Amino acid sequence: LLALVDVNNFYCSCERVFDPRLQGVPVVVLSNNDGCVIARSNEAKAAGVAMAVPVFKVRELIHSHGMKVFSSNYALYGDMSRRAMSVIAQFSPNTEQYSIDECFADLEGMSHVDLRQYGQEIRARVLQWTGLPVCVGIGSTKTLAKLANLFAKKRPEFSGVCHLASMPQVRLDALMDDTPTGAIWGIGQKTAPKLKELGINNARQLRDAPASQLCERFGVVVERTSRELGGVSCFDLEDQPQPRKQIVVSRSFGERLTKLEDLLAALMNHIERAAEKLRAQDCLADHLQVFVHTSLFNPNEPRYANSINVRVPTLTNDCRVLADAACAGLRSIFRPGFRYTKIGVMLPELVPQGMAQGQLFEDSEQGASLMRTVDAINLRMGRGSVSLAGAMAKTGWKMKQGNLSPRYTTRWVDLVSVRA
DNA sequence: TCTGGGGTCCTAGGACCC
DNA sequence: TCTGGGGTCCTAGGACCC
Repeated sequence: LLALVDVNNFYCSCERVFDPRLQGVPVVVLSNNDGCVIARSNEAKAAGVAMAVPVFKVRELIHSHGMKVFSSNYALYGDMSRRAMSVIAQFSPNTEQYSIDECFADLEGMSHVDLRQYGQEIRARVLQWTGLPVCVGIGSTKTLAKLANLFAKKRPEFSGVCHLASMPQVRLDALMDDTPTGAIWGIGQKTAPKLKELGINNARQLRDAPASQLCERFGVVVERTSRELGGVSCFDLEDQPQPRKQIVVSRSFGERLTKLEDLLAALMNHIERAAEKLRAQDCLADHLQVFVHTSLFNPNEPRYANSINVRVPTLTNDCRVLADAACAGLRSIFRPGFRYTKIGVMLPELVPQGMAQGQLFEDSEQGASLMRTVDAINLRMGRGSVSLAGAMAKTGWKMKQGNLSPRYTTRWVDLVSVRA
């Protein structure tokens, strides 16, 4: 048996923890650059703010409902996530953090426990210790636990905990009848309409569809999803965090950029982040990909998009070496006369440090030691304390964050003062 | 003229997730 | 005027091997 524990409207709830005036008020959180809505409180959902909608399309709605708007504050959300996960981990010997705000928990061997009661205890403790509201879904497979969590969230009769495995079959069937396929984990906006063509409209029909037909038409992923709905486990709990397979750092710019030197400054910054991530995973890379493009949305503007693979002369996680390669790449794909909106760098293959071939003529220890020092200083003094000169030169690419809340939990001066 | 069968590896693109 | 960022997995097709 598995539980899926998921924070309700996570980013909005984080904002509310430190500003009680936000309780009962519609709240939305925006993507980087204040572009799209990526989190909505229940009040905002009820008012009709769609997920991922560009914010300019709902400006009126936001205004007329007096909604509170926040820029993404990942320093805050990341720290709150860490806290919530550590509380949840107290309830199970094996957990798998699935995303920033949700976690699978193994409940095997707990059949003697009243699991609905147990779910309520999880909710109560996470709320008391972090201030975050969660819902708990319990089922015999990951897909069923996700489905149970959806019911726990959307249907008040469950009071935040839904245990599908203890439910009479007729009740389960009725709930699944009432669940469109698009709401199921793994069925997205392309697959749902195609399923409909076959007369498969809800979770129950998907569960009961012949596996061979599903596999042939949609591939193994949909077939597995169907089996999981029937209680056959196809996706295992991964209690050991899997090492990342690639690293991507990219940002849209706060404003359009036209000059190579501005793009280079942004790229240098992304390279630094990427190299930091690389070192944090004890990995090396010997090639990278740089990509750049103009607006994808404005049909009246000349478009340009390009990317390039660059070999790095040696396996490294030294930001200076990676930066040289990335700069050369950008210079070769940069075309003047365009208004660029985004640049990014990808490290598509990560080589664990221990597995790397030694360099016969390189003395890499000096560079490695410098990078360790840089990481230590930036950890202690704050990101960007030590930086590539090229990354510090320009700031025109920096993203818009017009409504950023304080970093309540990770920055001394941002601590909440209880009494002024 | 007539041109097999089985396999691997790589890449690009699609679909999905949060 | 204004549209995020970071991932994973699967598949199809091409190149190549014997």
